[in-house]
This record gives sequence, structure tokens and C-alpha cells, in this order.
Amino acid sequence: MPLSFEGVLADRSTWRLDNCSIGRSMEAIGTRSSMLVLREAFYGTTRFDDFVRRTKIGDAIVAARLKDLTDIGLFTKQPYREPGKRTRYEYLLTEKGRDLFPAVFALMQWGNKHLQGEDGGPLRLVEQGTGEPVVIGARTASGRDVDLEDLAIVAHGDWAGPQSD
Amino acid sequence: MPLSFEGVLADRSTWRLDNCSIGRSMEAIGTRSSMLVLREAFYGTTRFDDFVRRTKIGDAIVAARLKDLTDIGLFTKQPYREPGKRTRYEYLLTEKGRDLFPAVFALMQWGNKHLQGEDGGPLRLVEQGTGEPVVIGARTASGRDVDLEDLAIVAHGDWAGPQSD
DNA sequence: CACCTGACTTGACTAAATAGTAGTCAGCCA
DNA sequence: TGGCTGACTACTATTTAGTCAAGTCAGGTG
Repeated sequence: MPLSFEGVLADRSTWRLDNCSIGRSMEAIGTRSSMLVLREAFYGTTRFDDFVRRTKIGDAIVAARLKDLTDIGLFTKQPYREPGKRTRYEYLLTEKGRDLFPAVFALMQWGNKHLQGEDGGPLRLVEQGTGEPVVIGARTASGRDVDLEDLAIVAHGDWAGPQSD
Repeated sequence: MPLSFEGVLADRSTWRLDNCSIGRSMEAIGTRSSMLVLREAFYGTTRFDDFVRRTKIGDAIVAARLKDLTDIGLFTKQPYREPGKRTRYEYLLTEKGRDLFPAVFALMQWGNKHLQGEDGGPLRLVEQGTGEPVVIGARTASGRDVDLEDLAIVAHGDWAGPQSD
């Protein structure tokens, strides 16, 4: 059995979650187009036409996504001006947006391993400078790797009591 | 600027991806219901009615998701038999399914930090036994933490040449 | 000042995900 | 053997995502 529950959560039959962070995250950013826009932003793209060209998503959807993601605080709009052009806006990741990088690259890592051919997909994450391969995974604050079997879930905050239904 | 590109990828204007692993992953599992079913599976749920009860998703959708996810190889169906009942099937995560745990818990971690109130959501990941907090993030093979600014992308496999359009 | 361009916006439509309800069907039990 | 239960399957409706084409509009250029 993967993963264990500790404390009041130990008996899985006595509680159920209705404000699950995974569900909320998926509601906020759980579409292909959101993820591709975020991918591009992590790749350094900031301008509308670059998002459109590099994601191959239509301009209407890119515009809608940038608006949504800006509304929920993943991007900020900064005015910029190219000589001889009028003022436009570029879309810069906020901390909230940047904090998504483990999620986005975990999907890339999984896709590389399981949805591509033998070669494992076109792109790899490495550390800048050293070129060492980079892996997205779980570890403790003190730096130990943790795999699924060694994970546990604990209740946190005021939501500490099980409630059944 | 977050993240850098190395080698042939250095000039972002000369290439574009059309077999991106992030896009493929989202096509395979990029729905709220898939993620919630996977969450439950990581929590140890294996049986149909438990998935239905614990996710609050309707039985029709759970059945569809379990079928999809089994078809693409994230679950296997194993027959089981309770005394006095007929044979049913339980849904067990395959390696391909288990490999998604960084992606799923990265979403949880992000949601805890950015989509919940002050308390940061109801559940926390810790290491079994020690109770140490667990974080999903990037690190090198040799165990060093890497953050976004120190990441780089390199081309891999036969897809090594830029192609523009 | 008419024209053009880039960055969106709008609208019409298709496709996919989700919700809710109503079957189906294998087999245990009376 | 006829009903009951649990695990699905099928159907309809609604909502959301995505495609495509056309329209808007600020402002710089000829």
C-alpha cells in the first residue's frame, strides 16, 4: 500500500476532504493550454506573439489564458516599448507562478519517461553550469530523498478533526 | 529571466516543439477528475465504491476515469473476492501510475501555499517515521537542490537539430 | 490623414468534461 | 426462483475548452 496516514487521519473511513488542494489547483490551472503557457513562461517567453508562436495555440486562447492566469496572480503585466512601436505589455511570472515549476516539470519528466518513444522525448532538464541531470521528486527538509512508500500524510491547522458523512 | 537553454537550443527563435511532454501529459491525465482519482489511489484506495465516496465525483465519471487510466496503463485490474460476495476488481497503480506522484503532490503543495487560507490547507506531506516535512522540488543526481534560475534545458536524442517554420 | 500592423476581442461553432439519472447484470440469499 | 445489491453502463443536459474567422483599436509610417 502506498503512503500512510498519521494521527486522526489513520482511519480513512472516518473523514473525507472537500477543500483538497489538488482539486483547487486543477480548477485554477488544469488545462493543457494553461500548462503550455506556463511552460513557455518558464522558458523565458514574456510577449503575446511569442506565446502564440511557440505554443501553437490560437491567439484567442492564448489571450484568454494570459488574462485568466494574470487575474489569479500567476503573471503581472509590465508595459514595455520597442523603438518606433507603441506601448505593449509583457507577462512576467510572479512568485505564485514560479512556484509551479515543480508541478510543470514533474509532468514533463513523467511524459518523457512514459509518453515518448525509446529516446524519452526531446528535452532534458539539467543544472546550469554543471550539466548534471535534474530530477523532480520528494525530499525532506534535511535533504533526504523520500519515495512514495515512505511518505505519510498528517492533518494540519484547525482542520484537525475527522468528519464523516 | 528564468531558466536557460543550452547547445542548439540557445537561440529560441530557431526551434519550436510539437511533441512536448507537458502537452502529452495533460492530454493523458489533465482533468480534475483524473487527478482526484490518482490522489485517492496514492492514498491507498483501490475499490470502486471507495473512489466514488472519497472523491465526491459521481460514479459514472469515476467509472470512466478508472477505465481511461487503466487503458493507458496507470492502473491494473486485479480480481478480489469478499466472502459472500461475487468477484470484483480492484484498481492498483502500476509503476507508470506511481511515477506521477511528484506531479500530483507538487500540485497539492502549490495549492496549499497559494489557494488555501492562512493555514495552508488541511493536509501535509511528511516522512513516515521521522515526521519531517517533505517538499517536492528539483535536485541533481548528486542530491543538490536546484531552483528555477539554475535550471537549463538541453536537447536529447535524435531530436537534436533545431527546425524553424 | 489614410493606411498598416500587432495585440488583442468577439462571436459562431465543435468537442470534451462533468452532473445527474436511469438502466443492466452477476450472483448471493431467502 | 425471484428479489436484492454493488459495480458498473447508457443517456441526456449543461458547462467549459478549444478552433477558426472576423472585428477592433492604438498609434506609428508614408
